[in-house]
Amino acid sequence: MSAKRKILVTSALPYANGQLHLGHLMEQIQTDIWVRFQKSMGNECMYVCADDTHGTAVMLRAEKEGKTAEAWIEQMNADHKADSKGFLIGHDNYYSTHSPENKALSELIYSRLKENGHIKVKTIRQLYDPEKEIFLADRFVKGTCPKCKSEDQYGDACEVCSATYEPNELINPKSAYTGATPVEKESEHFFFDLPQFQTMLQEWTRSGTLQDSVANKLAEWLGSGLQAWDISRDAPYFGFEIPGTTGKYFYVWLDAPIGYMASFQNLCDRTEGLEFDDYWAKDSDAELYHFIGKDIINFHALFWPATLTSAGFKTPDGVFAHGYITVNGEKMSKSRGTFIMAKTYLKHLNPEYLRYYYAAKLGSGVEDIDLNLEDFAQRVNTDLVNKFVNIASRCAGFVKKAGGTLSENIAEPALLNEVLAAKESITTFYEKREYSKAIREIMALVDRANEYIQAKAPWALAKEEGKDQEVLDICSMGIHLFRALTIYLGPVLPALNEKACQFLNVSSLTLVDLETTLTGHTINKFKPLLTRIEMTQIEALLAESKEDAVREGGKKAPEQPATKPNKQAAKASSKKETSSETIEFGDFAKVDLRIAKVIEADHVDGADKLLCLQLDVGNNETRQVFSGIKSHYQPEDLVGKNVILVYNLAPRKMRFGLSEGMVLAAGEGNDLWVMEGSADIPPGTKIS
RNA sequence: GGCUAUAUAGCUCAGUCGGUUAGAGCACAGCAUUCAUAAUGCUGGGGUCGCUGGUUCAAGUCCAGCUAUAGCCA
Repeated sequence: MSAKRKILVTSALPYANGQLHLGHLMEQIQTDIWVRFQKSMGNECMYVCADDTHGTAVMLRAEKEGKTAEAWIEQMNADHKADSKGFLIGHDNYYSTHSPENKALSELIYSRLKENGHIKVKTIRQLYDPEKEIFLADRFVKGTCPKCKSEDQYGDACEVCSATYEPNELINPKSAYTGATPVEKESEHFFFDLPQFQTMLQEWTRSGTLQDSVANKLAEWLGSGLQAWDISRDAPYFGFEIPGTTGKYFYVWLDAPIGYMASFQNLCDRTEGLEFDDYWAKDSDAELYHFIGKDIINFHALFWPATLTSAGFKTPDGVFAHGYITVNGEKMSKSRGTFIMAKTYLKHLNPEYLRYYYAAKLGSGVEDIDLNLEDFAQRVNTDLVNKFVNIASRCAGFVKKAGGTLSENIAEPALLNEVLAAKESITTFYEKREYSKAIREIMALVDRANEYIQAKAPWALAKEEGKDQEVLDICSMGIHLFRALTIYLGPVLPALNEKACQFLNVSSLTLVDLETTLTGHTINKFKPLLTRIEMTQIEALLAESKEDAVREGGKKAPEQPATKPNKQAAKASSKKETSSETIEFGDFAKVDLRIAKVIEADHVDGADKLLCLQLDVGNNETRQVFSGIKSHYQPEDLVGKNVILVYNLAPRKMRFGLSEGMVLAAGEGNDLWVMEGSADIPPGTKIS
């Protein structure tokens, strides 16, 4: 393995209809650590990525924002790039699937599939929205479930009884765009003839390219027989038109993975000596790896290798799937503030904290990993600041006093050798993507270093006559250990690695540099390399994420599926309800509930929890209400919204003024939502 | 509904081919120390290994069923 390997690595292309969040970042960080590790080992390793820009969702999102699709994806691209950079992701190229290179490659690949007899044409019947003149994907048809009669279900499956069906089986189907009743319409579609690759895929999926559990999963489809893959969509569609057709476009999932090639092509075109064919030719000896989420395995482990095979390119040497991220043990939640955007995180915390924490938990498997925020703060502070950086911090002062030059002696060769000998297993762990095991081993060595310094107690020797050399020897030893450990952590903590270069007065700290030791080397003044996380920073991050969610909430994309969390919520609330006493209708009728429009909202001087709302309640009447929602809403979040008011609640005199009614909200404690009425209901309308 | 994972200390996770008394880090408690960003070192308490049954001389580990969680069903 002494020869330089040539490696091309990708992470999944973020979709251009939203901002990057901590989930995207986990994948990019996982990939980046692996790439930086390869580079540190001296291999030639390229990391390319891009935005996935095509498809109906992007088209509609742009429309909603009042922009052209091109303008919208350009903005997203800039945002995504900035976020990745903020997390120290070292993309060699970050491109776009809406590029001339991708168009050319998609057309080339399609033409080869066609020549090879792998494209079939079939006429299919599909639901169509006659008002918007667009074919409707399953998710864009809603109606009543044919099995359990639950209303408002998507066209592919019922979320209540989990039945699956075709959209035209729905009772009373409606288009999600316009509410129009869809009609069935015929259309010619192009299919990639996947069944022809049955044998090829059976071998490929078992050839060591996939994790075992992933290969097992795919064996299901392979065993039950593959189906042809629909690769075309009808206009209107944002994408590439299929050559030789009018109004037929490549399905976004056809050109998305080709975007890996396009991004690399673009990099080659402006990099001396980098040749596309060296990496993608069928007989290339370069290695190709894709890091992806477990949700898109079939696109990367079935369609993609089959497509590449037909088109005469090399297939990936590895497709590495990872799990999802949860925060505090639960799915990221907008209302809890745990749906954290990359840019919001960066406003409050150092990216290397997250890189380290992810590394400390990531293995090679597809299990989800949890970001427990308290554990995160403790772990990062203890491991990195208290233990690791501390090694340099506690030795640097003594070295400086002795003149700033490290000793010519190595005080404890056995210990240094032990740390250097760990290179083999640590690099093996990195190579196998067992980062958590690598970190565990590195931290054990960090402990060894602190134990050593503690046992030698140079501060005590420094007070004795004639022990100066011994003190320098011990502390130089500490610096040697620190240097090796910094190198081991380099793929995870690139910015710290750079700062350490400055401190140690060296040009690089890579795994290759581990072959030398800095005896007799002059180092620079030590400056703190990393500060601790304060819980207040995390609280601020959560608070801002909550605001992000409220802001986003107003213009949420229509296709956001409301799935299991809602089911859970429904379960929980029904439990609570059954424990309440029943009331008679007359009791309920006593409560006069009305729609009220918030015309003004203000903070209340001297009140911790209250906001003062001025409400339009119809008939030119205005009511003032104090509401204890300050910790969850900003005044500007509420203005213009229709809320629900208890109109006949007896007015109550408060220290700050008279409160004339009460605004309804759901939840309590940390989770609270003001109940809203649809914006088109006139203020004053009674609710019954 | 079918399938794939996961379930071990308060928290986050290891646990190989079944093999002695189930481990680590964090958190917590006590002691030592004061070079270091209030950092470090030593010692300690803390577990019905999700539940039920089975195979075995022996089960956290293998098998079956169940429960919970996450995901997939193109």
